[in-house]
Amino acid sequence: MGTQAPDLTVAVQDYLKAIYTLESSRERVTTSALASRMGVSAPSATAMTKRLAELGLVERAPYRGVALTDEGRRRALEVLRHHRLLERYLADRLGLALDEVHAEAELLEHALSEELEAKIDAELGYPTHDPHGDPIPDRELQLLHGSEQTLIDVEPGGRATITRVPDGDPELLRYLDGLGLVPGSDAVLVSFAPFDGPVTVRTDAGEHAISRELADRIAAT
Amino acid sequence: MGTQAPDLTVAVQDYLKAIYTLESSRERVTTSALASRMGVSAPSATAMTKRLAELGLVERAPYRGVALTDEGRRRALEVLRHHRLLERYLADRLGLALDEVHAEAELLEHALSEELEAKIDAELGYPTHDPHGDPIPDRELQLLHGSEQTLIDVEPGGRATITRVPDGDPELLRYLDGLGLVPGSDAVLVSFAPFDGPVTVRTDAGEHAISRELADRIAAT
DNA sequence: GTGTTCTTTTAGACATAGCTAAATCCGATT
DNA sequence: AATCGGATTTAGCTATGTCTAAAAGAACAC
Repeated sequence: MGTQAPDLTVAVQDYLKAIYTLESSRERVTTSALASRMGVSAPSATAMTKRLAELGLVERAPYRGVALTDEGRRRALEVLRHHRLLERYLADRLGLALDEVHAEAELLEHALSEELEAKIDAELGYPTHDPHGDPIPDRELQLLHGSEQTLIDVEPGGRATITRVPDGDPELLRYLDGLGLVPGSDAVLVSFAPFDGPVTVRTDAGEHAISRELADRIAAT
Repeated sequence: MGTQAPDLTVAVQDYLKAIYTLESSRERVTTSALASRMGVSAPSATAMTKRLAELGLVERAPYRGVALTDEGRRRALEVLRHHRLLERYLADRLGLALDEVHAEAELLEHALSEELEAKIDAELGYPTHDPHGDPIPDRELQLLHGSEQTLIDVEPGGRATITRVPDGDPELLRYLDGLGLVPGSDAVLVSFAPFDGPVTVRTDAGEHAISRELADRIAAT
């Protein structure tokens, strides 16, 4: 058997998660991007990337940013699995609102044992997506991610079902909830205003215009 | 309004809980007792008691140990409430066994927000006791503790219902579970062996002898 | 009352993770 | 190719919480 993987500190786990999500959005993971995402100073981020590199969790080139190693990606997915499973649980079993689950899961994710995680997973019936529509890595940390289209890919007049909204910004989530733009709800794409103008959608909550940038952050089928 | 109470670190909260339980068992809270309970060296405990005294959470007399202040007791009860509510939740809603809930709750208790605590409390119907039979402080941190009798207070031949067993030792809890000695179950006190010998009890699981010391740690009505 | 033993505290160190100020590097502009 | 500005790193410091080794205090035995 291989060497037992040591427990990672909470900070290390948080950085891994941040690097993973930055990589997912195809951004270069620079010191400043990481520092800004983590809400720390640039020197703090530099110091941490060195630690991560020593731990074999990232490849690091000075002045060039970092990239997750396979091991780093695995550990990041473990954290992500904890986070998203907890979000699902908090929404389904304790009735937390879409804008509340992220912060609570953030607090709890580092305190979740593997045993309890398994119990929760089973209790929920092995869910595949969190309440925002993000995929939950399965027990083997496999993540099903097909190519997604967003609201701006829907042709005018077309109908779509919302599959994913941005997580993490409670205010935005409350706004989207008011507009009827939540995972599972249907929306008709009424029109695109010219000159990169806003996108008008109709939902159960009526007709509303949102910016193209926001529309592109909302996935739909 | 008074000054906002600052958040306490996890370590501070753990020490407060340890001091509270030591005080509850009417032991003097000496440096060595605290160090042993926390699993740290004596100098570490000394250092922490100084910090607690600075924070106004304990009264400290060098070489004399510590005693909780009112504020310290309040904060300790907050932690205890988190812990015991979580134990109740884990047992009732996720089916964790009596010997498993303590360790899991220990992990989660510091990551529980007040909002989530309130939701869990309501979901459970405002429970008054944790699965081991220990009382859960209510929202005002009031704790109902009447004078308790234990198995050694039951007269020979008498019947009693178990109300509380020791928490925290999984092995002991599995043993007691095998003997049918869990909160809620009935027991008949068969006999006390002479010369401070063992106590024999009969439960659904049959007739078993346990030491007087253990019998005295099991509360019953 | 004195001494020995046990407990407690002091002293000094380490690891983690953050900060500011200053130095240095990279890349874009000229 | 030189320079300038922004990004990055180095240097040095702080706080928390742990440790071991050594000193100091308390308490008990005689």
